[in-house]
Amino acid sequence: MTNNEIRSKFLEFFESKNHHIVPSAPMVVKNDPTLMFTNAGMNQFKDIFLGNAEATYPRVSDAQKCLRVSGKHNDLEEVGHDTYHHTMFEMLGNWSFGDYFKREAIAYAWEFLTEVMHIDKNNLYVTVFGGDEKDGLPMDSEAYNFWKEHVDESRILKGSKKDNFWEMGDQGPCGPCSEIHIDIRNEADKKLIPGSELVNKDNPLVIEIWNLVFMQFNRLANGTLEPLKSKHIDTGMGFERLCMVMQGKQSNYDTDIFQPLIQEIAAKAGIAYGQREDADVAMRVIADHLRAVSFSIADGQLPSNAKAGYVIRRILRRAVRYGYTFLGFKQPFINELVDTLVSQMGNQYTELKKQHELIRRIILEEEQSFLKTLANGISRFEDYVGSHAGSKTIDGAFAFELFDTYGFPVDLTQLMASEKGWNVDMEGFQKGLEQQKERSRAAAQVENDDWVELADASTSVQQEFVGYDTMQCEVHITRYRHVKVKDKEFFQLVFDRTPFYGESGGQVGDQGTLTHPAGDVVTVVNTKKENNLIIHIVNKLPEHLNDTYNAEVDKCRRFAIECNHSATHLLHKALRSVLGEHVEQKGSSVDEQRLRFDFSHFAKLSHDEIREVEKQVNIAIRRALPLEEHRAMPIAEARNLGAMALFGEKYGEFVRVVKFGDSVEFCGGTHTSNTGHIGSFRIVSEGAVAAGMRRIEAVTGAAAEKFNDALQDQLDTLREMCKNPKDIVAAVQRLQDENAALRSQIDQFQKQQIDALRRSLAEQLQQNPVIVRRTADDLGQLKDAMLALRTQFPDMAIVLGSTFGDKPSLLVALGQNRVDAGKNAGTIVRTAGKEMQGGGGGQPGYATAGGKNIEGLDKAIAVAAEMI
RNA sequence: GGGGUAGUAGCUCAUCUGGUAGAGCAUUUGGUUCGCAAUCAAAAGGUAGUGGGUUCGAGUCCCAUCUACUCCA
Repeated sequence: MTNNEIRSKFLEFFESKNHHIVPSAPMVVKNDPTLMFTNAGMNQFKDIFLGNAEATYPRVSDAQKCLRVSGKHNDLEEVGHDTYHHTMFEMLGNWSFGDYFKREAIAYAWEFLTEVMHIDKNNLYVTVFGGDEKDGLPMDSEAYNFWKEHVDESRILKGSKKDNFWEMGDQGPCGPCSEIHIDIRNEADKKLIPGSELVNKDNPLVIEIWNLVFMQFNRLANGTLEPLKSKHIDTGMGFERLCMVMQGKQSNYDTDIFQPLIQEIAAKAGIAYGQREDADVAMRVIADHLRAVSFSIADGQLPSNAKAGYVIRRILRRAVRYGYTFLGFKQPFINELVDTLVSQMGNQYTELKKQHELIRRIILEEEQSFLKTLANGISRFEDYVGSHAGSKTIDGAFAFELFDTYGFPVDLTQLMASEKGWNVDMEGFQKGLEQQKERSRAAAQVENDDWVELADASTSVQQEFVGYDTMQCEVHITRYRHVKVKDKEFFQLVFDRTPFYGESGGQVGDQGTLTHPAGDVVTVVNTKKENNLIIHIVNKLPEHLNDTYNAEVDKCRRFAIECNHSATHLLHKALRSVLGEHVEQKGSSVDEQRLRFDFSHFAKLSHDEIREVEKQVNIAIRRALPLEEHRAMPIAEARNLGAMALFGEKYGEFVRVVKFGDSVEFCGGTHTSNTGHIGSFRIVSEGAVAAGMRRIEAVTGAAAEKFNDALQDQLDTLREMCKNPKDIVAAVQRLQDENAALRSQIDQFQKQQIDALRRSLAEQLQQNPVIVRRTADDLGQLKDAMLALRTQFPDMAIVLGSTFGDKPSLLVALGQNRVDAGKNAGTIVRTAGKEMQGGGGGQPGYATAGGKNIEGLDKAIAVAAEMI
């Protein structure tokens, strides 16, 4: 059975059990400060478990793309070295939100594995929670009893809290879980040791394939558990593992998910897979990481130097490093594997297919830049080894500097050192790394106090956003908390309903005020979103927490933001019409001052293209198109309307559609009611952000006017300065030409003058090798002349004093013979400089000094003359 | 968010502790002829990221700021 068939069978099975099949959420998470990437199937339902949102369907199933590279589940360094760790993987899951519970969850899982997948029951083991004294929890006998209906009791094992009690975090929903394990060893090994003894013992051939979580408790901040009002089922089955089992393999990497990639890598490297352990590890690493990176880029997360983008960069670099070290790839090669990946998974995940070329180009650019980093590091390494010959040990501080500052992986440093018979002081390296970590931790300390729930506030679980229709309304505070970040302190408030838009989808959060009937006013400085919860940030806690407040958004600011956001939609449409349909939004940022729009396109926009885009946007503005808004349109219907959706955005069953004429987009942001309000649109800059990606910044309305006015004012000023010529461009050109001509004349004149001086000095030197004189020349200009004379007259000594530019200056030039005799121009000017309250220096043969006191110049000349 | 490194000619980089801003490639011109990265000679090319400060003097030291790279969170 192919992997695509297995995935389909799973979804079909749960569809037949009345589950609603939903698409995979993006792998890159937005609006959740605790999570950068989707690391489990349940992520997209987190709000439902937390009670912040209500479930649209009681039964749901999906195949979810996941990435485990940071935080609690960090598998990155394991990947490749064994047969079953991955960064990116797919999680098959089914959920019940307050609907069925343990009995059905267990029955469905068993039926799917044994009757649809036809897995031999004799290879399966199940575990149930064995109880925990500290939490005062008994064994999960409910689950045990339901399993007894399907499985022999000898195959039901009791597990510890570590293996069989699932918690989302320190607080929140949690519950016991039941795992299904499979034994895929050969018959001889099975006879030797029974599989039941190897469950949860890290044996790569006796592995967990499905985890059924029974969410029935809520863990409070003080650590105690309370029962949940409605109980949920959350299951997750590793897709790659299931494929391994179904295809009779003993490694995930031997399935048809990975083999096409691995075979291609092997062919490129000229090393067969399975020949050499280190090469095999490298091929697995590359195949795995290619998937992770490609899917991230498709979800809109590019490699970069911070946060999620940095994680992606690190994954890609790890792949390059393994290819470089163990497979001999010294040139970019990973980008060439994208074709295979897309042909394999592009049908299930269309975002890959659509952005095929962009993914390839970005990976190529990233590979090139890392190979450059490596080359730089290697040359620094060679320099170090060359200048520390004989020590045979690479200093830990240097190894850390290579890593920390130049991004050179320490394992490569070790490898290169051992090739030369050197070793690396790893203790010193680790010390440096620890200090670095400590610094960062100290700087990033955020202290979140517990949420304080206000009991008599509205009981509605779901917070209502009323900001599409109104900028003010009466609100109750439902909860608040105190937050401390470094030296800043503030409070976060949540209301029962709010007109404030929380920062998301590139649109900044609203600002405004909370007014108490008695007159107290609290300023809302920003509004953010955590998952779907809108959080208002205030510097001081309102005094009357249980009273009704009048919440009011800063209307002028919001108006400017809305104009910019609507203009962004018009810009998107115009770009597609001018440049082509390959233009896809890759990011946007909208605030009250300007808008920024990133999109896929492979060439610099010409001047004419920019003008054409501006023109089309301005036409749409002048047509005064009214906003057509659909708050909750079924997603299929929205697609039929031709609405542009963003890859990497999470969409529910119903979406909000924003339409201005031909521009139709999925969008949760706030917009102006008519494009006419935008007034005018002006592109301020256009440039590249990454391979295949451009960025446009633009302004609208009053800001656009201001921009145009500034240009006009500048031009007017120029005209005036040029005495209002007919053609200002020609006039400036004339000025430039004239200036260049004059400048070269002056240069020549100066050269001639200096040359004349040099010649006259040369003549005098013929007579007398010593010249002492006071002049009014700029001594700085005489440098070349003096150096020329020095070579011509080895016996000469020249002392010049000048009052050029209101300040005294002194010059001493000595021929080589005098220098050899122990004279030093530097010392002379320094000594003589004191006479005019100054100092100086230079080289033995030529030095200058400056001072403050013109009266002392003659004395200084005399002192210098004395010393030559 | 925090730390480190860097920013010099069109490109790649030198300029050791403050004291004459330079090389290679590319460009232009001229010579030579060995056609497909030929060679010789010469010329041109610079606000040393930007803005302050210290100093007689700053590419070099200090502060701020921008950009890129990089590590950590």
